[in-house]
Amino acid sequence: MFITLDLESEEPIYTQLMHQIIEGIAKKELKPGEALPSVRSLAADLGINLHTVNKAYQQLKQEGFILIHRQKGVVINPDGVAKADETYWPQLAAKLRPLIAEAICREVSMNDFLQACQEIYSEFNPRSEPK
Amino acid sequence: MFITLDLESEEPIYTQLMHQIIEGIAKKELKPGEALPSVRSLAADLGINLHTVNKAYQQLKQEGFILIHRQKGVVINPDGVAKADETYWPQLAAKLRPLIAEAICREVSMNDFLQACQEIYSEFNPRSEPK
DNA sequence: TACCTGTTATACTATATATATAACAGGTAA
DNA sequence: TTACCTGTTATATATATAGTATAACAGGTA
Repeated sequence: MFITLDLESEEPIYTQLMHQIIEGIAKKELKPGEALPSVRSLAADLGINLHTVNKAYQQLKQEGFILIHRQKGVVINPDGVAKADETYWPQLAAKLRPLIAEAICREVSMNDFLQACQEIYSEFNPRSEPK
Repeated sequence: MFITLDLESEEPIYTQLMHQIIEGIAKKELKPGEALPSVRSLAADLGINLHTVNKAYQQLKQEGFILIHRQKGVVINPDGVAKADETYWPQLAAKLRPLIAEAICREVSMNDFLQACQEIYSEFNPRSEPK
C-alpha cells in the first residue's frame, strides 16, 4: 500500500491521507483486519507530523473505516465498512450536485457523465473477484 | 432565482453562493446575458458582507460562468459557459474518485451509483426543452 | 525495565473565512 | 455639476482550520 502526498495541493494533507486509505480499501489492497502503520511510523515515513496522521485516523475511525485499539494499534474494520444506509444517500447527493450542475453548464451529456463515473468505478474493480 | 444560505454549514458561504449560481445556470433559471445583483445589494439581501459576495463573483468569473463589467455590473456569460475541454475531465475525475471509492467500500453497486447521478442530473433537466 | 501503542496538552505559525469601514475610479442620470 | 450607482482596493480585526513541535501520560508487551 503506497501512499503519495502532494504537499503543494490545496487539499489538506489529512484528507489526502483519508482518501488514499479509503481508496486502498476500495481496491482491496487493504483488507478487513489488516494492520495500519502506527501514527508515529507513518508520520515519519511521510515526513509529516504525527498529529496530522492522527487526525486522519480519528476521522476514518468515526466514519467506520478503521478501528483503533489504544495499545494494540490501528486496523481496517474487520467487520467491513458499514453499508450505505438512509443517511448515506443524501450526503452523496449533496456532494454530487455541484459536480453535476457544472457538468450540465459545460454541456456534458448525461451519458458522458455516467461513463466518466463508470470508468473510475472500474479502476477500483479491475475484474470481478474469482470466488 | 432564490438563494438560500446555511450559515451553520461547514461549507464556506462563498462556495455555497457559487454552487447556487452554477445550479441556477444549469436549471436555466439564469440565462446567458442575464444580470446578477450587485455585490452590495446581494450582500444586503443575504445579510452577509459584500466581500464575501465579491469573492464568489471573482471565482465564478475566473471559471467563465459570469462576466464582470467594472461599471455596468455582473452578467451571466452571454456566450455560455466554456464547454468541457481536455482540462475539465481530469478535474472532474479527481473530485469523483473519493466519492466512488467510498461508495465501493459501502457496497454500493455501480448501477446504484449511476442511478443516483442520473436522478440528480434529471433534477436539472426536468424535461427536454422544446425547440 | 525498556519499548511500543494511542492520547492529551500546550504552544506556535500560517492560511482561510468572514466581517467592518473607508476610499477610489469610472459611468449614468437628475 | 452633483448625486448615485458600479466594481475595486486597502486596512484592520476576529475566528477557525491546518500543520508543526515538544512533552508527557497510560496501558500493554517483551
